Amino acid sequence: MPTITETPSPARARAPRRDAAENRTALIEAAIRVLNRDIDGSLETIAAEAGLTRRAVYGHFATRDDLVREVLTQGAARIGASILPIQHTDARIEIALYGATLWLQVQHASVTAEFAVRGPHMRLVAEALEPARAKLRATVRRGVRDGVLRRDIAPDRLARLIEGVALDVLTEATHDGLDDRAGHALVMVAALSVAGLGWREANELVAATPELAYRVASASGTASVVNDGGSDSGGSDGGAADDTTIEEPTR
Amino acid sequence: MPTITETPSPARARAPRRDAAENRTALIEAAIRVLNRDIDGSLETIAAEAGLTRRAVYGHFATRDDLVREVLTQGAARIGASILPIQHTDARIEIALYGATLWLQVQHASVTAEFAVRGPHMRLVAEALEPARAKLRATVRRGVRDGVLRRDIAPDRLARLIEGVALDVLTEATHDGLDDRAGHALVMVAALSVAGLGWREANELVAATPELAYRVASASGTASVVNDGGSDSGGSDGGAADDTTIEEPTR
DNA sequence: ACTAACTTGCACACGAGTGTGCACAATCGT
DNA sequence: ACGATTGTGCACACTCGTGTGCAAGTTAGT
Repeated sequence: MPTITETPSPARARAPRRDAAENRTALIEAAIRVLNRDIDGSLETIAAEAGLTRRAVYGHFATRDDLVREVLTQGAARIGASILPIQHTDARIEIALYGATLWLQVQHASVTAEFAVRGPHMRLVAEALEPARAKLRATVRRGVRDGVLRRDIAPDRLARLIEGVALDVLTEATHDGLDDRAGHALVMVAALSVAGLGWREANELVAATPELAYRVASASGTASVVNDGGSDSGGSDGGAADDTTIEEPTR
Repeated sequence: MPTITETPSPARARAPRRDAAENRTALIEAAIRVLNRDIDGSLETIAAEAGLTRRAVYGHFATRDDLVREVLTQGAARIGASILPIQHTDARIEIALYGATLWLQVQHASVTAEFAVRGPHMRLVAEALEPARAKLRATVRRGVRDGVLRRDIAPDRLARLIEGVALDVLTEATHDGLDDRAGHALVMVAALSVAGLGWREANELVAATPELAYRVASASGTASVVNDGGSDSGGSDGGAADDTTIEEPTR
């Protein structure tokens, strides 16, 4: 590997080159990682991240845009597929599930969301994401109608704000390393808070609803509930935060 | 104006050229507007927006980077200057004020915030913004200690989330046209929600606190309270939202 | 072992942006 | 009205990233 910026992060000790299609997916994943930290990273960078040369990329994708488009549509599809099946009589729980589900897609969700608001792909992504958004809007409207969600913000706007915080949490996660457990809990509670619940209310709801319990993501499909110990692992950030003692889970 | 991409938006009928320094500030403002909608808009675009030629920019700034840096430091300074003086015995009110204050700086805040998380200026902006952030963190810690804010999220993290929603609202504003009143109310309530208050609680607090009332921004300094009529101006978004009737102010 | 598939290494053409130089026009200040 | 300041119109050099072409390796599969 000559001109290549060298391989910064992970795997690279393995076989320098493998089979055909594997590299394609490797490229996509590399793109996700790279674009996740720099929305307009170069092909060079992406290729390097995948352990390939820029030139080799053109053996899989005709255009940089094709790669990106692939990442985006794939991501949007994935998100849609995971969001749409959500359903529950209680709109609040659906919202929590919405958050939790997004959490499972952090990587995809982040890039996709980013492209949903800037660049030439906005329309593409927006369209691909529309069904999921529509569902959230519907859920919020229902919640408002049922009187379980706040009434001081127009439902559609509220839906966008909920989407906003959820993404904020995902961002917080990638920047400040939230572990899976914590992230899962945080998105839900944050979403519910914006939806209008007080913090105790939100936590009670989450605690009282088995569907919202943290599940370890296993290979495919199956997921198992993890029992919620009452451990209190202290402050996370490096500040001089020695005051408050958190009672509920330290998210 | 030849090669120039033509003058897209506003003023251009006025005197084609004026005095010296005026153009400098015109450029900065133009940059703010342009960068606000495209984080890496070209000098060409910025110059055009200011009614000048790209070439002319170099008469004021040695480098594109210099212009950006100017915008950024100026923005950060402005934000800091407006945030730091905030103070109130009730941490919740300080948080609401924090939101309201940011709202007054939408333009600046948006660009600045954007640059605070991407690009080579991250550090610069982060540093310039640090005091304001520190203040918010302190406020949140105090609020938690006083038992008026949520205890389920570590204070520093909570502070970042509050910053997050606030910016989300600003974004919502620039994308979906929130009028001044609505924006003012929305940032405060959104911030308080994330801080842990239930929506009714948040609204009551805002309604009961004169300092949080909407004030018309006048030329310099002076601001006047505006009485809160009970008008209900219907749905904002173009969807088929004909269901819920909002009681409190339609934000 | 041998072929077909895949990669690598340059080289080159392009386009978009930035930064500069210089002659010429417009304008402000006085 | 005049001169210094400031903006305009090119022209040019340079960088960075994309997209292609082609010859020469490297590897997977049989």
